[in-house]
Amino acid sequence: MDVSHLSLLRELAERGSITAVAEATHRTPSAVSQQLKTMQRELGAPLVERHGRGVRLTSAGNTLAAAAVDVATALSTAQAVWDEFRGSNSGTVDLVLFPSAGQLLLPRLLAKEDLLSGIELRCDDRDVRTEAFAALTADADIVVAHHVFEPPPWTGSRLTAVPLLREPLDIALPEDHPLAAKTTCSPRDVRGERWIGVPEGFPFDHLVKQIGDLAGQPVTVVQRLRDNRIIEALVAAGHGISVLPRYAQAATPGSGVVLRPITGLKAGRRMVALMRPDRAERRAVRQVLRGLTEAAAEITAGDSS
Amino acid sequence: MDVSHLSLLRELAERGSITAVAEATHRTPSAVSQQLKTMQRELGAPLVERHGRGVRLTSAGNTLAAAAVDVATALSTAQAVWDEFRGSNSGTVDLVLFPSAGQLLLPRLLAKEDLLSGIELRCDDRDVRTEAFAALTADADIVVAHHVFEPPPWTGSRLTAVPLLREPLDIALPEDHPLAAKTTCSPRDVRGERWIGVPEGFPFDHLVKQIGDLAGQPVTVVQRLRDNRIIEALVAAGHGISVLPRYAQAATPGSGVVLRPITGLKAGRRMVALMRPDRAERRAVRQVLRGLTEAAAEITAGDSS
DNA sequence: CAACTTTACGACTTACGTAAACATG
DNA sequence: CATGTTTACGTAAGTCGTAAAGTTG
Repeated sequence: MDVSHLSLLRELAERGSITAVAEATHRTPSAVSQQLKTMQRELGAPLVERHGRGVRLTSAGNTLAAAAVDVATALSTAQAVWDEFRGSNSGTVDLVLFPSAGQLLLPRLLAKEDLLSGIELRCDDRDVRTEAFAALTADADIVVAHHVFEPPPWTGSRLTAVPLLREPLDIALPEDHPLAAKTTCSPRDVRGERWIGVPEGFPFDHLVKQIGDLAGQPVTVVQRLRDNRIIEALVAAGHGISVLPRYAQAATPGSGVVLRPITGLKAGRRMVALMRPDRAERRAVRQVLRGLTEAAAEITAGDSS
Repeated sequence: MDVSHLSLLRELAERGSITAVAEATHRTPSAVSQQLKTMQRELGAPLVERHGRGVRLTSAGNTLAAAAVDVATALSTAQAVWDEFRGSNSGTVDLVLFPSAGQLLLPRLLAKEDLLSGIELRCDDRDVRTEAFAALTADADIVVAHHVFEPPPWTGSRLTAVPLLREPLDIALPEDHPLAAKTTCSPRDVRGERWIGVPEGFPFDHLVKQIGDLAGQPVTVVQRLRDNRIIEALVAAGHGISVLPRYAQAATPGSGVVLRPITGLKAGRRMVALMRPDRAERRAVRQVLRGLTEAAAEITAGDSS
């Protein structure tokens, strides 16, 4: 039972093709194919089978791939024990965040220089549908994801998930909007409004629909955009109202947009750090993760809505 | 972090010398020494240091060696998952028992041919001091050990210990001894008797001392022997009385020896299967272990003293 | 000097890349 | 025919054993 073979099988299970595994491991498809072959010869049973133009794992292969995760995790723990012993951080950490998490968390994270000393932190921002976050863990060490509804789609996917914070979602209005005079907004208040939404499947999308359901009338979404800055500009210009996260929005005063808490439903999103279990064991990853949780705590400190 | 290096370090931690590791892994000391060197070069810190004629682990080495156990265990689990999937047993199982455990358990174990099919079971019997059982796990897959007092000396040694059975220890008397007329024996009853004991440190030794303590008079041990058959013969011939395990002795009727339960103290020994945690994961090992627990259950069935 | 470890060096094994052939929608 | 996988073959790296040289009680 060879470890490099096991990790190969695991990568294949997660990435689905030999070519993808080869790219991820900086090798040629030829090398991967050969190793798979010797592995099957040693084990005495087929692990992959051809399927269309590519391959897929047999049930035997999937079974072994699951066990391979535990081996990789134990190995990562050993490395972490070693790094802990030496007090040194090993290598780089790839961190992926969705944009407003980056806006909120990154400045505070990067300020913790003592935590990050010796770590090369490579950040990337990605705005994807909720169910697409899990796949990002294949290449990134930490993926900061968010979800509005329970359970999040990565439950049961054998990923390590560390909760960071819950952020209230408010109704965003132009500051001259009649409703801006009120302190809160109910779904009924916003009946008939034109909405600036997000693409289907993005976290806030279903929440806007739910507001329509509670008001007894489907919402009218006139635009669908990802970037909150654009949404904010459209709302300020009176093209519609929207749902925006409270903390991220509070960071941009003078925008011409005001936020009003939604009554009648629990509107909030949760930010979570997602990791492959073996990567979660790395000392450097744990350091960055700790920085993220501390940053999150700083944001929620003094807010309790 | 290379797995073969980790397992090497672990072996060194458990066996104490490069030569011993080389023998256990069927290599030359040269090869082991070279691998240790490259390992330290890769990790960037010394793991072993010279100590007298041999070597010993640094604290860094010991730390890593502990983590290596978990890696080995995860790997064994993966192998077990695979064997389970294929329904086949992989390779051989080395089983070491102390003599009366062999006498009691082995016939019943070997009768379970369905459990053992495909497994090459190599048995060995060893009669050692209680604290020496743990060391036998370095070479055997399963070590059936026994102990009279709590806690057993292998607690805290990171070994997997599976309890098998508790066997009462009785006073062994010649059948024509005056005390044989009674149904039980108290420590006071046997005051002044001559004893056939076991070598110092062997499981029953301390128990005999304790009987003397309770009677208020040190016991006189006239002979110290390991083999219960010899002790039995000496007791039958009137050279003294002794302590013998009930189930093992019940298997040899017509010996001229009778057993009487001891009153006034809990006299019993516990048989335990000891294993390195990684070996305990192997499917074949688990099969044999299951056979042992079943055999033990058969022995205690219908006895409740 | 005996027990143990380390170094130098050559033989063997093995994983990889290149390049070409092989499948398949 | 584009995408993805496999095979043939030469190369480079690494592990091991032999033999000899260090170390230490």
